[in-house]
Amino acid sequence: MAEAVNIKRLAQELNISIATVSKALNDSYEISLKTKNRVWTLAKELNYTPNPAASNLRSHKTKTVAVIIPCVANNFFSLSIKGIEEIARQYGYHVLIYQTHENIEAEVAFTNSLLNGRVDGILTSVSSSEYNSEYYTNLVKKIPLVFFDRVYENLDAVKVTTDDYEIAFQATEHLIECGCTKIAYLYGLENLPAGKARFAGYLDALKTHGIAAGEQPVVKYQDDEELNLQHIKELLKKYKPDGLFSSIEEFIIPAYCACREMDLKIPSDVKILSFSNLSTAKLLNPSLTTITQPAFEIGREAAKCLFKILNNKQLDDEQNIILKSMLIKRESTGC
Amino acid sequence: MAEAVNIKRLAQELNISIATVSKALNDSYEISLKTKNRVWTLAKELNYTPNPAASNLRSHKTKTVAVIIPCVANNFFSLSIKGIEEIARQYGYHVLIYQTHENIEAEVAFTNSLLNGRVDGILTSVSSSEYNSEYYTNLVKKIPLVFFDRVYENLDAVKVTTDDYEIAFQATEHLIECGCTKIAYLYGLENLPAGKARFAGYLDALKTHGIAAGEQPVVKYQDDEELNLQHIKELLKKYKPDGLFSSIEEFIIPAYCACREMDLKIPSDVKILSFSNLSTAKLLNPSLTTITQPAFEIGREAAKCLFKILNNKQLDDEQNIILKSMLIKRESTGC
DNA sequence: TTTAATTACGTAAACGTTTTCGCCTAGCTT
DNA sequence: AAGCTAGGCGAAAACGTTTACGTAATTAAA
Repeated sequence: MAEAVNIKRLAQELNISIATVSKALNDSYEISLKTKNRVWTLAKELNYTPNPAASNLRSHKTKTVAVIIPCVANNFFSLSIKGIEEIARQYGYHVLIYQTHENIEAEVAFTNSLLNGRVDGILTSVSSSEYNSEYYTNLVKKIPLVFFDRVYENLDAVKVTTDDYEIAFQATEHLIECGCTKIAYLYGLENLPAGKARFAGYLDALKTHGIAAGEQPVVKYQDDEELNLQHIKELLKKYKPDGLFSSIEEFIIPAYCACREMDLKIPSDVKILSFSNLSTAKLLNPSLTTITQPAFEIGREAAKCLFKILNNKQLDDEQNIILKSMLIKRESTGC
Repeated sequence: MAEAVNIKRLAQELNISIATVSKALNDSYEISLKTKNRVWTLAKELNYTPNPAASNLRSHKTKTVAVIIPCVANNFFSLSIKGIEEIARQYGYHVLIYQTHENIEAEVAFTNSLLNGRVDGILTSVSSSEYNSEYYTNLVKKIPLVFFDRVYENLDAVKVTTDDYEIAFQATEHLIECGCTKIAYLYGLENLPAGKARFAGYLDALKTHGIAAGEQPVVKYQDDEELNLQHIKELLKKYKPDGLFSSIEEFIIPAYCACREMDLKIPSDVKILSFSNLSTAKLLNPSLTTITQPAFEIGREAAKCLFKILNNKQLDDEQNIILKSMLIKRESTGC
């Protein structure tokens, strides 16, 4: 590393004070255009960039936000991050990434480690393992926070979500219209509002169409591919459903495999649809009907909200932004 | 935010100097165990965490690394990040993410913005748009840098890559063994060593098996789905290949669509294989033979290397770590 | 002409750590 | 008894900024 080029060095070479340099660099009204230009050109010439640590320390701004999510290697979240990062670039912010792996203790630990001024704000999609709103009730008082997709409700924080209930209702109706009378539910995110809303939409659609509101065949998600496969196979054997509503992408592979292993044809024997951001849904065998959330847009919206808050701009109106998902009909529901 | 709890506050409450507190917190040998314990318990009690900006400013260490990649929303890169983040957690490092979108100017801009002490080191998989090694030749002198997958060669930096040549050779042989005699190549990453190695492995396999070393039918990747589809269709029409070797995942969808639109059956009319980290490869119609890179492991290895460097540990031996990819044979190559 | 306001810049403190150096005390060694 | 050593701690400088405040020169208002 060459000898450090800092504000002091610029000041010396230009024979002005470091205060003037600092103000010039920040385009302060106190400084004449002439001086600013001298500073700017020398700064460019020497390749000066301000030391972020010093700047943060003094100004209490970091131009950095954290994204806390369950896992990066997931179509929904990687698209969300893409959106977040894109907006962050526009606003000149840096983006830190933390994965909780659905572990609430990790989630809390990460979050706490950010409260000492490491970041200006947090974007989070919370872990599904537990719903402990006490922690977040306190947290939102300490740091600007925006929830996306997986949210805590009744908090003084911005939330960006999708129309889970409505789209699940609509998707269930689609299955019914395609002739399903016994639709099993593959249940994910059961502790979270999103998961509950999806399930509620499914149940209400059944009820609306006069389908047994009694015991619904349900498989709850486990963090174990093999186990999910087993459970789906058991469900198929026991209840012989003619439709599968998968509420999370993680059920797709075990569901398809289960049907294949049990020699059930999709869609003639069983129709399937799933929440999913899989880009290859249309290439699956058979192509998969999906409920596709606007993951990229969710990331963008959440980031925009956070940056508005950080720049003290009034949020237009709502604390809750609800984006629309799309039901994309393909062969797996066969109509 | 409650009144700040900092080192000064701890010092006051314990009636000792801030120097002692700082040393105690850092477990310095200068401080007696008794004092350390007093400091530690109070720190825990008051929920003290050191201010990172102050610490960075003084110590010139940030416990932060940057990951610079083309795009997060890609199976390979999101898995890599997952691996990086996991190792970072173990070492107590924070992870910043930057997307270049294959734009070399953005890549340079991001990288330059990190040289002022924002991070301790960089992990990067470079843009494919250009191969300008001058910049990186200088860069590696300025900051600890580890390349993964998409690397610049002949630099004094650690590189984590895969056996692109060998696996491409092997995959091409597989196509030949399955009966292909005219194998077209869908060419990605042509400016990078990885892309060239894959192509070379393909060519050499053809040569080894006595297949025309002349003009090979090739489609070069464009950042435009529609265009790639067009080009593949033209290629299929013009050259009537019986095999497609796709060197990057991005060609899968257009390749499958092209065959479908032209009524070519996979694998009877055309056999296909592709480099890919797609988890649903086995569910495609037909299931796709893939060359799967150990993306997660690559991320882990790259991160481990960087942290070893940052902790001044001698790297075991090699500057080049080469991991093995897997050829996973499925229906799309039909044998 | 005097006073007030404005413009343009400088001084110095502050942000919260880490780290060098030096001091003091106890316990040893001669 | 004098001199050493080592252990335990504190004073103060430093890291590179930002910013409150002060000041001098110029301009506008009275």
